[in-house]
Amino acid sequence: MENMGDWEQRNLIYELTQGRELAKQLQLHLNVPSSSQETMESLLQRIQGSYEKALSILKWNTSVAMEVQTAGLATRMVEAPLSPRSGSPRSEDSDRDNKDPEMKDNPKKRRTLPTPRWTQLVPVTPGTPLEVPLDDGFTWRKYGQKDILGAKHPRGYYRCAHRNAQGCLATKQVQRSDEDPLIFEITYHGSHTCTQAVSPSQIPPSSSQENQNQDANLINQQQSLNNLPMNLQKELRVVTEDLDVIPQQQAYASFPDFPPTSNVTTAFSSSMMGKFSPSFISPAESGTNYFPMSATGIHGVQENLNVQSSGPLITDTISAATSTTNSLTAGLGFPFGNIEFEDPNFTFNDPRFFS
DNA sequence: ATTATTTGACCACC
DNA sequence: GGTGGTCAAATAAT
Repeated sequence: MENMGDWEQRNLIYELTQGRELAKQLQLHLNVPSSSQETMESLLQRIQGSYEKALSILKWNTSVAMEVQTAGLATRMVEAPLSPRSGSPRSEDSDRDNKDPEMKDNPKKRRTLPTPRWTQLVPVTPGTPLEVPLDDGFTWRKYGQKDILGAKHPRGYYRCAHRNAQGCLATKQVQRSDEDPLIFEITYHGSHTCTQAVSPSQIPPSSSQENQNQDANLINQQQSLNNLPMNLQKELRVVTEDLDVIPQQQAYASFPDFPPTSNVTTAFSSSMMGKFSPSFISPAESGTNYFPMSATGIHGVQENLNVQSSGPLITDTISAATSTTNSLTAGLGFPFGNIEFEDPNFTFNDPRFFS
């Protein structure tokens, strides 16, 4: 839509800049004998990811919709297909609340991007322990569940656990796929503005052992996440194929379908952050990404993604996240931090937005 | 006691 | 009136 908007442009610049910075890091590692192969490969992948994303942005701007150029499951644009609107932000709420009366009267003002919205299909991989839900690095709180017409499974509604404390308006909806019960469609609305949205790289060194582990998790997570959409597509099929074996209960004990819920529920989810998604998908639209993930690790993609450590680490991360661990940050490379708020991530509850 | 989840009710939109 | 999204009281978990 329209030409390269400010947001896209900044995103593009960010990606390119990041690619450059990562390349520098890689160079440094090359000079350090002790650097692990793994680390360098990760860097390399991130670099590639940045360029991929940059290209995606460019492609997006040249062709209207970003179509999936990658084989198989792709990252595909879906014209805001999901729930067109929402109900009611009667109170403070909500991400997409563009229904400010003023908005209606002045559709003009609305030319700005709607709340970022994108969907990920998150398969579950085998061997997932019962109460180890997926974690996307954010802490979520479930606030509702609804049976959806035509859907076999109910849809769960989650909001950022920091909504009250930090006014973070990010929400997500989780729904088990009809066709493949082992796939969850996770739709994110809005971007995190809470501290968890901070990119791992911005996290100050942590002191505790625990935190260090988490940092490691995050880094790995970030790395994998940054690359996932682009690099993973091919692998996904493999991953999904493996899925049919596992009892779903094991995958998501906390999912709506499974009453025996644990407090872990909120943490369940996919692995892609909202922040970063817009990098390859216009935030103005919604997109769908297919994402393999499992609580025990993304076995299916490990080798290819070079995120081996994600397995165990993610598990740790999850347990941490489950119990309201705030130290988890997973901004996953969201580009512009606060700057972003001006644009796509920006939610519509900021007065500045309408004036 | 505190915090998170469940679930029916409520609301806005179509 | 039907539907999807959210609220909030009740309940469960820790």
